[in-house]
Parts: sequence; structure tokens; C-alpha cells
Amino acid sequence: MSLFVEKGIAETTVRDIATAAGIAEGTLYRHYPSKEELAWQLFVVNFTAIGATLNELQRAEKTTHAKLGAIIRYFCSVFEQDAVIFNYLFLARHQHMLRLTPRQPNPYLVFRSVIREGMAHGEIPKQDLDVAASMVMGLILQVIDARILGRRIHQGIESLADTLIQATYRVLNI
Amino acid sequence: MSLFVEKGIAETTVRDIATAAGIAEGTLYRHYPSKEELAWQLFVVNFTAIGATLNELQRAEKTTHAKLGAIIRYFCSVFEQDAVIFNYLFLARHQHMLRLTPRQPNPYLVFRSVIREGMAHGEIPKQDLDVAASMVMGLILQVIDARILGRRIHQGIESLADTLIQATYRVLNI
Amino acid sequence: MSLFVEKGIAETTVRDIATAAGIAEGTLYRHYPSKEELAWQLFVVNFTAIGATLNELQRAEKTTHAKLGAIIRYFCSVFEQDAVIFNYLFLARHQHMLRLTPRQPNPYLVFRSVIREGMAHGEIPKQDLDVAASMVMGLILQVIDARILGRRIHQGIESLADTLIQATYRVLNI
Amino acid sequence: MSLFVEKGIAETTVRDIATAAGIAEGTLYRHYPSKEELAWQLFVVNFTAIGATLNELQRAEKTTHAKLGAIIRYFCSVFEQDAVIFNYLFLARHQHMLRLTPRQPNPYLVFRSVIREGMAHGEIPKQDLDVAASMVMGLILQVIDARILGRRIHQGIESLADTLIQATYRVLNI
DNA sequence: AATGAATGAGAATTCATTCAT
DNA sequence: AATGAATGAATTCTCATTCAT
Repeated sequence: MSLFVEKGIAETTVRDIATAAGIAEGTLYRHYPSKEELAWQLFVVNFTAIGATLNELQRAEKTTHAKLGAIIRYFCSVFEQDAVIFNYLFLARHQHMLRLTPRQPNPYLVFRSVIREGMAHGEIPKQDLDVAASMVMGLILQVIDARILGRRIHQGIESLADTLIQATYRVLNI
Repeated sequence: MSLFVEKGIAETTVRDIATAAGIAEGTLYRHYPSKEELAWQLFVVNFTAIGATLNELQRAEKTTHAKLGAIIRYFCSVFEQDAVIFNYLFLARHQHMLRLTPRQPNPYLVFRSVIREGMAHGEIPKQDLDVAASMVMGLILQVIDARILGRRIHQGIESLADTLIQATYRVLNI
Repeated sequence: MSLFVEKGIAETTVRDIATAAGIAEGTLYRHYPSKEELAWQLFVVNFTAIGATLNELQRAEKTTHAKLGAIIRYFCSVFEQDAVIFNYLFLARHQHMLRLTPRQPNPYLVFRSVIREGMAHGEIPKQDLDVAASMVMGLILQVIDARILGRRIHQGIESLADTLIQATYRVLNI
Repeated sequence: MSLFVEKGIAETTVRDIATAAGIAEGTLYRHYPSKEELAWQLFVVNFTAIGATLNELQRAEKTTHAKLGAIIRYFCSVFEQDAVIFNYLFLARHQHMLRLTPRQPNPYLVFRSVIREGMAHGEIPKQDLDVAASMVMGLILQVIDARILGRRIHQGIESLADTLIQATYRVLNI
């Protein structure tokens, strides 16, 4: 993933990967049928793992307010701890999005369903669901991206999470 | 740009481009020294053009409120009229960001300076400038991106712009 | 010729030549039908010109001794004055030698015929004609080449010519 | 080397080489990083090998007279046995000469040092060292070259070596 | 199961030559 | 007659994948 993030997927060769992994080029093919499939596995495993965790987190909370807080806080901490995963998922998103099935856990869909339920229960004012979910995802992702790459943002992770949570409440008009 | 957006930059061959352009492969090299440079030119020309237009638009307005409205509205209209340009800029961003000089007009910096001035004039509550600018950019871009790619969002462009403007005001606590 | 000598014939492009000559690429084709033909013309014109001059010089002298002195002295002076020609002829020799007809004036053949006549008149001891001519050509060319390229040899042209003439006499056993 | 000698280095394609070698084009690049580097390796390996052998040969002899005889005789035999190598070194000389370091064994320098020592020991009359060495190299190389390419010289290798040795003694005034 | 040399299709790029202006 | 943009065949080189060891 580091290599894919640093150089881009197409620009990373199988030799690069094998060297970095300390194995022979041919050995890679014992684990993945192709470079393309490796990139996909890396994407889907991490993407769905985060989706699954987010889902558990939101289910553990009662109110929409608390659910949003929990999942945003998790978002911030997981990417603080593993910027490479965040960057990879961010980078590979467009290429792999279409291959995701609706059955697979999906962070975007977790946010979406939390917001949908919030609207259903009257905790969030009625509004276009996908617009709302996109706005929330966007403001969070962009800030994390800026923090990781742009080096502009120097807030601690705790206060950053709080900032994003408050902003999310305001965007959703909670 | 269409080809780059459809297939990805690395996946688009010079032959693809030449064929689509109705010229010979060698002819491309009379206009651009390499495929890489072509991708960069396509990026920088359009990116700075949008940056320059945004800057003019915000200067034509008095209040921060109006400035934000004008530039978000433009964002929505440009993507509506030139979805390919918008997508290309979105796609190529990570690859080319580092090569941009601070002198070149830059949409992100326009948003950032409007927010900075708003805070200076007391029109926007004091907050971390780059976090605020990132949140605003993020919520706008993600929604447009979802509309273009995800096919989830079907609102008309007019009401979408208004939605984004209102969300921006709320995020910034105006 | 400078370009051909500096970079090699294959490595010099028509664009290089046109630029150096201050003309357009297409214009070159008004003067020469191809780059290959240009290289050939450059070779044959200079090669035969030197051959013709050498022939006149040897005819103006009576004795083999004097003939050899005259043509070696000319060799030294012409290359002292135009190192580029020497280098070009030296460089292009192998490529173009086969295309020379026996009718065309040829420096090697002038040396050869002077030596042949010298042997016929008893001025030079009998020996293998082509071996003798090659040895003489070789010792002269290599020294001039070393002087031009290798920068090892710093003798003045006058004394160098004398040295080569004396060496030629000794090699031929005159 | 055969291909380079027959067609010239620039005129020989990687495909030609791979086909002649009975390997795939890509395989060549597992052995040499570029065609250019292949040409250089072919040059330097053979050039220094001959230089090293010449050096051993001259050290095995006591007198300058014997040293010159031994190295010239070797020159004649190596070209007889490996005309392709000889031709290749002759052909590639100008392109690669500048990349040779003074540390690498070098046939020219062997001749030069034998002559220098000969002058130091009074076995060869005092004269300009580099002029003398160039003349000797030139007369030998040109004859061998003529024999290989020009098809003019048909002497047996034994008598040719003797002829060149005697000519060398005369040129050096031994 | 691991290796890494070999493969060969396909990529970017070059450049001698042509030709409309 | 000169120009220089356009051409496209040919070239070098890359690299995902295969396969004998």
C-alpha cells in the first residue's frame, strides 16, 4: 500500500512490490492472481473492515447524535494511526468503487444509514439523504486528507475529531 | 481529458489520444513533449483558470456571505457545463498538486482567503482557517463528485447550489 | 560535418543539421535527397578533392623521395587547417569506402601508386605493395588523429611533417 | 559483435541482436541495462583483455626488441583468430575511448611504455614518445584493417607479423 | 512452495521524410 | 524556393506474467 500511495498503482511494478516484501516476483503470484487483484484485495479488505467497525460502533450507541460522534471519532483515530490505509483507500476509491457490492460493509453506507435513521426518528431535519451523507463524508475526508498530505493542519487528533463532529451537526442542522 | 477521466491517465495510451484527436501519434509530440506533460498542462491550465475566475467572482462581491455564494454557485455551474474538466481536475489533483506553485491561481486558496477575510472582518466566527477551508471544499467537492460518478444525487443544479451554500454557512457558523 | 563528428552520423538528426545551418528541415531536401546522401556527398567531395590535390602534387615532383615528401607535407597542413574534415573522413571511411569507385581520386591510391612507381624505378626496395602503402597511411593517419583528438602530441606542424616523412622513408627502406 | 561490425552499432537494432542470440528482446535487458551499455561492455571487456595480455607478454621478455616482437606477433594472431573482436574494437574505439579510465589496461599504453623504456635503456634512439607510439600503432592497425576489410593483403599471418616487426624497428630507428 | 530468468506484447518516443501553404 | 507541421514506421525499453528448476 505504501508503494501504491507513493507512486500510484500503475507506476508501481511487481518488482517494486516483491522487493519491498522481501520475496521473489513469482512468489507474489502464489498469493494473488494478478497485480490488479492485489490492489483490489488491499482496497476491499480495508474498506470493508472499516465499514464493519463503523457499523458496530453506531449500533452500540442509542442516539443519532452519539452514533455520529462515535463513527467520526473512529474515523479520525484510525487514520491518525494508519495514514497509509487512508491514503490508499482515498486513492483507489474511484478505480474500485464500482466493483463493490451493496452487501459489503461500506463506510459511506454506514454514515448514510445513520443519517437516514436520524431523519426517520426526527433527530435530523428532513433533507436529501445522499446530499447530506456526501457533505458529511466530504468535510471529514478532506480535513483528514489535508492533515495527512497538506501539512497545513496541526490540531491534535482529539480536538480535530470534536471540530468535525460539531461541524457535522451543524451541516445536518441537528 | 475524456479519455483520462474514463480510463485513468496511466491506462490511456498515446495511441488512444492520437486516435481520438484524429492525429498521428508523432503529431502529439509536436504539441507536448510527453504524455506526462500533456496531463500536467491539461491540469494546470484548467485548474488555474477556475482559480482565476473564482477570484474575480469573489472580488466582485462585498460581503463574505455573497462571496461564498458566488463562488459556490460558479463551482456548481462549471461542473454542470464541463463535467469532464471537473472530473479531470478531481482525478489528477493528487498527482499534480505538488507541482503547483503558490503564485498560480488556485481554487482552494480562493476559498481559504475568502474565509480568512471573513474572519478578519468578523463576518465568520474565529476558527482554524485551514480546517474550515478544508471542510467547505470537502463538502462541496464530495457532493459534486457523488452527483457525477455515483449517480445518487438527482437534484437540479440550482437547488443543489443553494443547499451547498446554506451548508457552508452552517459549517462556518455564519 | 561538425555535428557528424561530434555526435556520430546516426546520432545527428536532420533537425540538428537544419538548425545548425539556419534553414528549415524541409529545405535540406532541396539540396540533398536524404540524410544518407548528404553524409555521402560530404565524404566523397572532400575525399576526392584531397585525392586530386595529392595526385597533382606528386606529379609535380620528379623523384619518389620528393613525391612522398610533398604529399605527406600536404596531408599534415590540410588537416592542421581543417581538423573537422580529417575527423569526418576518418569517421565515415568504413561506411562509405565500399561505395567509392576506382575511378574517383583517392588519397590511399595516390600513396599506393607513388610507392608502386618507386619500386618500379628501383627507388624503393621491392616489397608487398599494399602492405607498404597501408603501413605508410597508417603511421601518418594515426599521428594526425592523436594530435587532433588525443592532445598528446604538441609538435609544430612543420617538424611533425618532417618526422613523418623520415619515418616513411625508413618504413619503406629507402 | 558480429552484427555491430557488419551493420554498425546504430544500425543494429535490439531485435536484430535478440534474434541472433536466440532470445527474446526483453531478455537482453536482464543482462544489459541498455543497448548502449551492451556496446560499451563488449568494448571494454575485450579492449582491456587484450591490453592485459599484451602487458604480460612484454613483461615476459627482456629486451625492447623482443618485447616489441612479442606484442606485435600477438596482435597479428588475435586478429587472425578473432577478426570480429578486432574489428569491433577498431570500430567502437572513437565512441568509447573517452570513457576508458587510465587504470584500465590499454593496448596503446602498453606499446607506449615499451617504447618509453626502450628509450630510457638506450635501446631506442631518443624521440617524441607519443609520436613514436602513434606511428607504430598506426602502421600495425592499418595493415590489419586493410587485410580484414580491404581484401587487398593476402600474406600469411606469419610473414605479415615479421614484416610489421621489421617495419616497427625501422620506424623507431632501432 | 519459492525463485528469478525468460518472455513478448505493448508502451512511449524519435525522426527521416512529405507536403500543403 | 522555403517552411515547418504532420506523418507513421520503426526503435528502445518496460513489465505483468509464466515456468523450468
